[in-house]
Amino acid sequence: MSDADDLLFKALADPGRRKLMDRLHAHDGQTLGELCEHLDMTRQGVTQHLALLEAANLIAVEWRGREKLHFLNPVPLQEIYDRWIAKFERRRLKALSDLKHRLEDSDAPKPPRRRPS
Amino acid sequence: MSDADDLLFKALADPGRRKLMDRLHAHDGQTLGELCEHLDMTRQGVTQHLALLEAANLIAVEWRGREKLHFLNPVPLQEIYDRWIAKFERRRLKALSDLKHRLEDSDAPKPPRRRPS
DNA sequence: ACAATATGCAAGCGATCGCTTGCATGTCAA
DNA sequence: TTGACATGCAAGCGATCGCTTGCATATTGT
Repeated sequence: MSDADDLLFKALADPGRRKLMDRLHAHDGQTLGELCEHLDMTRQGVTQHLALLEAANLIAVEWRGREKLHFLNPVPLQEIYDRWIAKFERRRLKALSDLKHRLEDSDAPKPPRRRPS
Repeated sequence: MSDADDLLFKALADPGRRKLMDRLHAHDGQTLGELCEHLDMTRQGVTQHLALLEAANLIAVEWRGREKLHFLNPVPLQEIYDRWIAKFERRRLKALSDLKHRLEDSDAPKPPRRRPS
């Protein structure tokens, strides 16, 4: 559980990897070479990013001859939603109104800690 | 956009920080000291984790005297859903069936690359 | 007033990360 | 069969991360 979550969030933590996800979303099934174009990085860099995405099960790979095709797998994203977003969603409106009330009741919003005087 | 996404995903990338989110979900509004209990880490470690969560706008802070209270803010999680999960969700069933068809059509599932012979 | 409490700030350090470079291996096309 | 192409593997390196230790500052209670 927490292990799969770790691979997932780690995989999504890098902007380059999120960009790869975006490019696959725009055009699924691209080869490594295609993914490297218009991407300011060595092929090896892209390969290593793709390996992490693959380890997180976010992309599936299919070999066609010497070419490696990459396909998005949205299932783990759905699991993130179930475990992390739906769980916190219920509190959303309530938490917001609670916070509002708390801030109204306290005399100062108090972001800075040190005493002003 | 991509900047806020970066803070968000980076903040969620660490299991300790996700654990803190969980503990706040179980009991919102805890002080730093309370969050440190039952957590195998120095207070400073927890402080630094909380700072990242705060920078990602995932928790809000309210000072009550010398105590720092921490409250969950689920809004950024909702934004992750909108930008990253709903976007990919539409393809989910279609992508799965497509992958299934592709795998059925190819003679071998072919995870290993090197020629077997 | 003063001691205990709750927290902040900053430097240091090993571990991991992101990326590159160099070379090896498998596949296609003439 | 041979050269071009698409990709893999591994070592290295600076940057960032996660965490600790030591000391400073603000608040509470007696």
